[in-house]
Amino acid sequence: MARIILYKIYVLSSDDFLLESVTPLSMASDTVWHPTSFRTHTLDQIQTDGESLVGSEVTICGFMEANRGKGKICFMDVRDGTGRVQIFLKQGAISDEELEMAQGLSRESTVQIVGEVAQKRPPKVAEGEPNPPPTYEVVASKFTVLAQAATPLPLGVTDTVSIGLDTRLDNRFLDLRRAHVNAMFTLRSKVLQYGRDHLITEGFKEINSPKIIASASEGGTNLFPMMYFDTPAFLSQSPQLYKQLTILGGMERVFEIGPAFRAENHDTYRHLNEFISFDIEGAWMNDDDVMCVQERMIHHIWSQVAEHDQDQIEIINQYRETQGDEAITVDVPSLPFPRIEYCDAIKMIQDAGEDISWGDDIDSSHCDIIAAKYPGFHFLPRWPMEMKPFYIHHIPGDVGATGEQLSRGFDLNYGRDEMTSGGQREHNVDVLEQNLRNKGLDPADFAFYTDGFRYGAPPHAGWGLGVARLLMVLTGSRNVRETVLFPRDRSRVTP
RNA sequence: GCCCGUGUGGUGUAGCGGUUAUCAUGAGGCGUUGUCGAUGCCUCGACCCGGGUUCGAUUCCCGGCACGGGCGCCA
Repeated sequence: MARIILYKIYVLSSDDFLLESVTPLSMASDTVWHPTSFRTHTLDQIQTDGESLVGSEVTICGFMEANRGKGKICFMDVRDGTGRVQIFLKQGAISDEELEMAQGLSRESTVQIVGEVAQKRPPKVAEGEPNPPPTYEVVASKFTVLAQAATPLPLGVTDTVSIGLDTRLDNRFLDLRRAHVNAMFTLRSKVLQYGRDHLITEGFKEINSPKIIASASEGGTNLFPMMYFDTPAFLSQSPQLYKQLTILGGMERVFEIGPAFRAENHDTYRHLNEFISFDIEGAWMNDDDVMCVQERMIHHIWSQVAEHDQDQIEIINQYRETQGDEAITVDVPSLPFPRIEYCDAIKMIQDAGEDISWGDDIDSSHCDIIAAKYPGFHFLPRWPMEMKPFYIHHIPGDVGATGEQLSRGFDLNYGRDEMTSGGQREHNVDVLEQNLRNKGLDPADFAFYTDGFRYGAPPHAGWGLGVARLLMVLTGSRNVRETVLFPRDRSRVTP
């Protein structure tokens, strides 16, 4: 029989904020959690400031993770986005009706509790073991169900049974409540923050380029077509052109964190059809210069995570332990990253007995050979010009072992996986047009691009880095879908 | 797009030409209880879809769909 919720939500009046007991705020991680209309404290504040809060009344909110006990008492584990607290409900302190509702409430329902902070009785420990540090709980005087969760849950938030990725993605809203998944996306936010912070310290300015474009910048990748009113258009596959236009416009150094859309029929652990790219472009720089920017940025991100976010890594490791997976560690890479020029990479692969020759692409199995010697981040600079797009710069006469023209394009790999491609761009319009002709393309078709270079262009360079792939490395994820909230692949457009 | 594999309670699994279809987690009920992976007892819940072979198919075969792995493709 459906239970009818009779309780009204207890909304705090403005006077409540004036109470002395409400004022202490946790400053953990420099975040200021102001009271809201629904709660006076976060659950992390109850634990962190527990000692000073003992005896004072608080109002808290959260998801009910578990409830224990029938009859006269009930214990309830409540979780919010900051932490976890046990609620103690006992006969007499609250109404029998509230107690009964608490005992019968389904997991993951949202609740609001008014109560007094108290030190929790320590759990039983084995003989000789020291008592754990004191923790705090809330003894409820008022209990409200905000929204009841239906049963059964499509996936258990706290269950230890493993869950298939497809089930998880179909129910991402619940999957995200799992501690290690939440930690993953907390880390993603941090990675973006630290990367952004670093680029700003090097003089880069954040830009936003259009994602609806009239034509493809070049052949190669497939575009998603769309209608822009009555005009055919496409979703942008890269901010490449627009980054360059801002450099031509004298912005000196720019970066963008934005989506890229690729209509490729790939279906692998590391490919998505929509992904977030970390892109930079800088004037008066060549490929070496922007590789240095990149390794400094990655070094900064890793250092900051190692210093500030071990708690999130620990949450992920707790989960990995239940799955029999090795713990991950944040190993700050040393600088500079190894540079393995294309010519040397080909030689290394040949020495391993593979049939490959100059001018061939380096595919996944070849990357395994390189990764065996360079397991971490490593750059692969100086690709043959014929393998790189027309806009990549080359220095005439800069040739490889077989006398073929090299380019100033590079990749960044981690192990076998490509993270980045970038390079110095061609800034001389005559060379650009010759490059197009060399690739059998008609310069007239690329006037929208080349015209920007006719009025003085600084030498410049840049790269694009897949955020999700970086997250895979940081968090030990084996599938890029783990690191993207709502991934878009060949067979998934929902949710 | 190609090759290989897998589809069993809500979730994750074991298994079999005839079973009362295994285990864990979960859900429901009763009891005990300052519990904390709560606990004791009881109960509930499943063989992807279509066709074929067979006395009999969840099991074998074919097709479909879905998913997973590998590859290709990939600024």
